[in-house]
Amino acid sequence: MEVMESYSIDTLYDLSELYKVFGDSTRIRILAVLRGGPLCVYHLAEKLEMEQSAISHQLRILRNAGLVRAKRMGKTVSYTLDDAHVVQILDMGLAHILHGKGGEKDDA
Amino acid sequence: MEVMESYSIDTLYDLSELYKVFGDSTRIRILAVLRGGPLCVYHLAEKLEMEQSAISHQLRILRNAGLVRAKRMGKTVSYTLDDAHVVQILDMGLAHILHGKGGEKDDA
DNA sequence: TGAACCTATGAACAACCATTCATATGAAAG
DNA sequence: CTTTCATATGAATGGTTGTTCATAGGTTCA
Repeated sequence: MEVMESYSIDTLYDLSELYKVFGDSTRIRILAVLRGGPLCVYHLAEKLEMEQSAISHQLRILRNAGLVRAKRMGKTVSYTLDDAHVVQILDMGLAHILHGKGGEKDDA
Repeated sequence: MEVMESYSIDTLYDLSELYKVFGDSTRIRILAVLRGGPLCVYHLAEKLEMEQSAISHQLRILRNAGLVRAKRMGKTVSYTLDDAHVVQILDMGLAHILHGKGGEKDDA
């Protein structure tokens, strides 16, 4: 602390860890799909056209980050967005991308 | 599209790229410091106790993402947060971390 | 012009990560 | 119990990325 204005260095580390989870297109696509309602692993893999194993691995990361929740439904496991924050974070980023800003490539 | 509810796969890719930029503790700390006002590279490196080169490399990434803006001030280069969205995104993530949620480690 | 200072950049290296493949765990049906 | 379907997990691997080191670019002052 002392380094940051109002937040501890640990908090900022946690923050970067959170965004790291959002920083993968597969995971973002999973979240986007789940935004439309709960879905099981099989259907997620189907929609994203990826292997079930890859989806499962990413779902575990999303679970550990507290962004999605798993629930057994017989043979299948249904996944849901964990809370409203997830949607808010997604929308905030989308606002940044879709609206106004978009062409400030300083590029090396 | 067809895969996503309301957003194209390209948009979601861009979204993950945006969050990837936030997904590094050094960059998050830079943004947090800049939130307190403009600062030059030298002072950033000083505050974060990191080498100037490392900071410069990260600043370039932040610049290319449109999150910060550079401005020459004589010998030094002053950096500023580019727009309000950056602060909003930071706060949204902080809300997720600091408030309610915090202990949902499913862990392997 | 030359020295001193500040910043940017390229190359190299180590650490991290997403995917694949193979396989294990768990549930349901026969 | 055995088979089949659905999901999870471990190991291996190719690709990505953050940091360091060395150095180039640019600015000010003498």
